[in-house]
Amino acid sequence: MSPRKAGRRKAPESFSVEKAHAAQLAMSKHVITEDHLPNEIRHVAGVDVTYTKDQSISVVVVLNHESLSINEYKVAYTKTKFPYVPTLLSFRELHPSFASIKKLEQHPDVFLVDGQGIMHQNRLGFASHLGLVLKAPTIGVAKRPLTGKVGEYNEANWAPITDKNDIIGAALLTERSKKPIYVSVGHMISLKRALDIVKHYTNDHRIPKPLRIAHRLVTKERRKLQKVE
DNA sequence: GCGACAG
DNA sequence: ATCTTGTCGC
Repeated sequence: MSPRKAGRRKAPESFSVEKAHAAQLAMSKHVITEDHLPNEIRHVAGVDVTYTKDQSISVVVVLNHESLSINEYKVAYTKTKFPYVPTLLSFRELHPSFASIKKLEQHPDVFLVDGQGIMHQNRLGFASHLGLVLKAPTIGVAKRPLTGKVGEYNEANWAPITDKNDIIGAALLTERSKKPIYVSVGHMISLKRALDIVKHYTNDHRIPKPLRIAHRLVTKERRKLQKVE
């Protein structure tokens, strides 16, 4: 079976959705859902990707955890090699993201990623897949749910999301927004810690600051590119 | 079997 | 996600 048409690129002929799903399930066994990061966080990154006709543009921005100011950011342009297929987002966004991240001069303590972590049918959303590749802590932050059942909201304004008796993430209600954001463990972090970090960057907004900045920069880069095309 | 489905 | 103007709300 071939992936449904999406985006400009076609998946390679040799590609199979079934094999990709099996690979996700195998890789998910290596995901660590406990804290393997410093107690004192200094730098947090945000990663985002945007697309033109046939190019992917990725931005990674690193914020100072204390001051919330931008420490450094990098941009990478790569050729788009894979279409968007629901449940297979990482196959599209991993390479462009990796390209920008490897340009960083510092190693952030944790990466906020635009998409799901283990809140995924095969427990391997983009954030988890990226974490495994980087061997670094990652957190999935999605604007819409992908799978799981939303439970009751608690005092801290988040509701657990479960699937087959597993807590796979949380719907987090922020200050002035009716719509929750969907937070899940990417890699090398606990859900509790992931929520604390996301909340730290969510003051007054729905989307945490590292991702807002990354999205703003990536859009700016795309506009620049499209002007000369 | 059918539909829904992160970005 | 992207293509797009005005417009409603804080």
